[in-house]
Amino acid sequence: MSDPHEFILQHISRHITLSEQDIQFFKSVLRHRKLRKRQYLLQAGDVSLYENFVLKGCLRAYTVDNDGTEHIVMFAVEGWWVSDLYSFLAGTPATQNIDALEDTEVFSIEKNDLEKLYQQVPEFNRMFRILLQNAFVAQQQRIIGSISQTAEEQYTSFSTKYSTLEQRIPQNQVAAYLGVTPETLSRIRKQQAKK
Amino acid sequence: MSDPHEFILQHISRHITLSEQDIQFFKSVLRHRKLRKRQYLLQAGDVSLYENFVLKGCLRAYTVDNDGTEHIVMFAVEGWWVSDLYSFLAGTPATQNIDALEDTEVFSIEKNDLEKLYQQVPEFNRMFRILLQNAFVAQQQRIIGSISQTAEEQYTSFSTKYSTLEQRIPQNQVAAYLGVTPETLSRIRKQQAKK
DNA sequence: GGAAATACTTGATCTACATCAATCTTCTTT
DNA sequence: AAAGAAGATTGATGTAGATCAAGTATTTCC
Repeated sequence: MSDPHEFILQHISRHITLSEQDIQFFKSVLRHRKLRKRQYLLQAGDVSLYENFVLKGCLRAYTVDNDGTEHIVMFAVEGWWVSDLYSFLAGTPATQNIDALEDTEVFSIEKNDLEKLYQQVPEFNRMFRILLQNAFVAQQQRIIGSISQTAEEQYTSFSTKYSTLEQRIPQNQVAAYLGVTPETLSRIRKQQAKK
Repeated sequence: MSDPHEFILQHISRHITLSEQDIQFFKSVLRHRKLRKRQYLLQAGDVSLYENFVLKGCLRAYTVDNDGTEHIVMFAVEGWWVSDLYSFLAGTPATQNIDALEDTEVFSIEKNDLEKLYQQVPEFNRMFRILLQNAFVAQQQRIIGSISQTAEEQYTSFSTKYSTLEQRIPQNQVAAYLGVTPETLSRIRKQQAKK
């Protein structure tokens, strides 16, 4: 079985080139963790101490409102980074939960180590700048959809954009991502099946 | 009247420290522009060629849907950066419009120049990484609000978070940001006034 | 492999917000 | 300062999607 470091290094090499020394340092700050399905990576109330890279599996970041309804902030599959960024940056208790929708493996980097990494290998600033630009654009599109489209239109966009993800996750999780009830999503799908 | 460069340099100095040489180079890529109220900085269909820093005034970035309804992606006041980032990065026609809600002054940086800046002064990667982190967090909060809160709750959050901005802009622009009609926002405000 | 939990569907009803339309108010511009 | 444009309010009515409820299908896991 292949070294999980290979996967993350390959991902990183899409954006930046590291020396052998940089690679060693980078590897040294990675902590490999395995999560069972339904296991928490982060619970609201705890401080988000790590930035996490998904090696395998699928996570969801979500909030829970006063009625106990869950609202999904993002999904994270292989190759994605995830944390409660506000909590991570500010050191305040997380408002988001992160848990596993499948058995999942991640690499976690502690905040101090990430800071060191930025200092010792400034290229990482560039990489995360680029990743954040992409995430920013994706979020903007989600915002526009959510303020300007019907539930059906949003679902169609989601389905098209994230078709492989949709195969992996329960339908009620898609509903919690779109901001509609599972009942509504079920009816939308029934409608569409007719066509 | 003071040099507008002072304002942007001061902003930047919150995040990174530049040598005199870096400052000279940075200044050399800035193009100072003035916009009258209602004037476009970018029109949908054109390519977003610049990343823009607001020196003075207020801009809005928005999309227009098939019915002709405007949906505001973001406001940008003094100290904010704005562009249609997707168009800017990909070189594709913009889907967003950007125009001035007040007489406004910006500094614009061309894409090539920004790339050069990243190369010659790598610190800028760090700065924009940090700015993007903050923007990412703010957008996440907006998304959560928009999928989990009522219009009234969203308005209350907006009002609290952006009270000074709210003083400057027409109420129908707030409505277009929240994703409700001007009528609904007017009624929400009437409700709240009763309390 | 079977019980229990979880997920999905369908129907009946309710409600937050949209739409349409008319009037009133406040800004802009000459 | 006056005319016109843009913005805000208010009322009557319509509708997308929520809620409540009861059932069916599908996983999960001892």
